[in-house]
Amino acid sequence: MARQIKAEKNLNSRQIRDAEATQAVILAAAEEEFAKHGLTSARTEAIAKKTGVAKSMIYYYFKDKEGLYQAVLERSHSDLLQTSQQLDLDHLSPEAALEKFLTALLDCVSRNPKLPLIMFHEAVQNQGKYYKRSSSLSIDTKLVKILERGVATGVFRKLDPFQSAINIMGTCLFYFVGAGNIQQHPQGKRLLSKAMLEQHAQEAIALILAGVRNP
Amino acid sequence: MARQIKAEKNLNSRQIRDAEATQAVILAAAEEEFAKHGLTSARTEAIAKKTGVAKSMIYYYFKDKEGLYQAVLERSHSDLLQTSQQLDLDHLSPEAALEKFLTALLDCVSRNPKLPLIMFHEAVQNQGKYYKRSSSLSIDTKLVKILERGVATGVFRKLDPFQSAINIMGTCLFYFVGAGNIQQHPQGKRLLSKAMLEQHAQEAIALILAGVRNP
DNA sequence: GTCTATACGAGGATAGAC
DNA sequence: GTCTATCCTCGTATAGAC
Repeated sequence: MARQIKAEKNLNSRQIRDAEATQAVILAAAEEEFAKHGLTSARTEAIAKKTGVAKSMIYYYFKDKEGLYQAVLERSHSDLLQTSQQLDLDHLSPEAALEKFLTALLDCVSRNPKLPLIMFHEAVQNQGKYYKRSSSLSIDTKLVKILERGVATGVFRKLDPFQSAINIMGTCLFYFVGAGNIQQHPQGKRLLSKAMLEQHAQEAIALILAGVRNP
Repeated sequence: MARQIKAEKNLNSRQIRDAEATQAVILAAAEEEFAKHGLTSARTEAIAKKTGVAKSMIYYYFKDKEGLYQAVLERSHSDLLQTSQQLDLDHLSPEAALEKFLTALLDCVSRNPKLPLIMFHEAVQNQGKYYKRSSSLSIDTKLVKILERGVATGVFRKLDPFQSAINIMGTCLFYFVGAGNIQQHPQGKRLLSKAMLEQHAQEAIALILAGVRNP
């Protein structure tokens, strides 16, 4: 955005200088590209083209494609990581904790719908080797703990906490995989519109809470 | 396999001639590669290396990488497609239909755990454009129909059938994404072992059935 | 049918002018 | 800081011998 303004103020000189703006633009475009293609089949040329800046700027700021990828990973996970760390759930009932956890998770991914896709590619293609102290792992164990507590207390069914944690994550995140594919709701609403995202959050939470509760 | 036998019978001649066997070997290796990387970042060289046959055989039998990809798509979806067509669910109660549907789906993907990964890549990377009369679409609408019936009858909660169908698919399929990544169960069991796959099917079905039921 | 060798294009990365 | 031009590796695809 800052870049845009400078560009207008300075129309006859194509070489705008704004390090932060340039990096931001590159990161945004890279996030899109990596979300769609993952590290290996993402194209630096495609990223450069989307930004309008020269391809060499990528190497200037991020060293190489891998460096850019790591920057994108960090940036796109930081929100989720921070949010999950701020959640303190131990003083809540298992059911309340689970709902709070899911709300926070769905909130994060609704704000950044590309995140699940990035996670997916990273998991499948690279076996998560670019997650050092993986944010998604730490979030997963948080969920397992909630489920364990609920089963022990008897408010949740006798379910396997480990398996169920994976399945619950799937319920929340799979939607975003389909989003690029399905595009159109029968009624013609986009899957990533604000209304649909909110509905997804509601539906997912309802399905999961009903699914784990002890009848 | 047939290839292996011939190879042993004929050790001094490297040039074994068995069209079917060669194609089968290539298809198997390609399925693995495409599951991990999708069309774009799959490498024909990697596929050839895994098979032991010359890279040019891929082009001889499948014309090009895209041709091979389509062959893999068709082959790996045929089981699911056939299974889903053979299901006739209209005479069953919504709950029984849903259980039967889920059992069949989980059975298919447990037999071929690479299928969800292939679907995923195809959806994200290519927006499903290689699905002509998409098998996964037809299966999805089947699920929507079941849910609609259940809601109408009142045996299911008031849920959105479209949204819930996606979430249910996520519950079943996301597991296979994690499988490559998580590798190890806390107790040291592999996620794709027969026992774990069966447990996953049970857990997923239980979660979903409890999740949709009207209390 | 199968192999080896190679042509050719795409894409990652760098050099150097401005 | 930004751009253009270029290098060079890697990967798809083909040619041609066996």
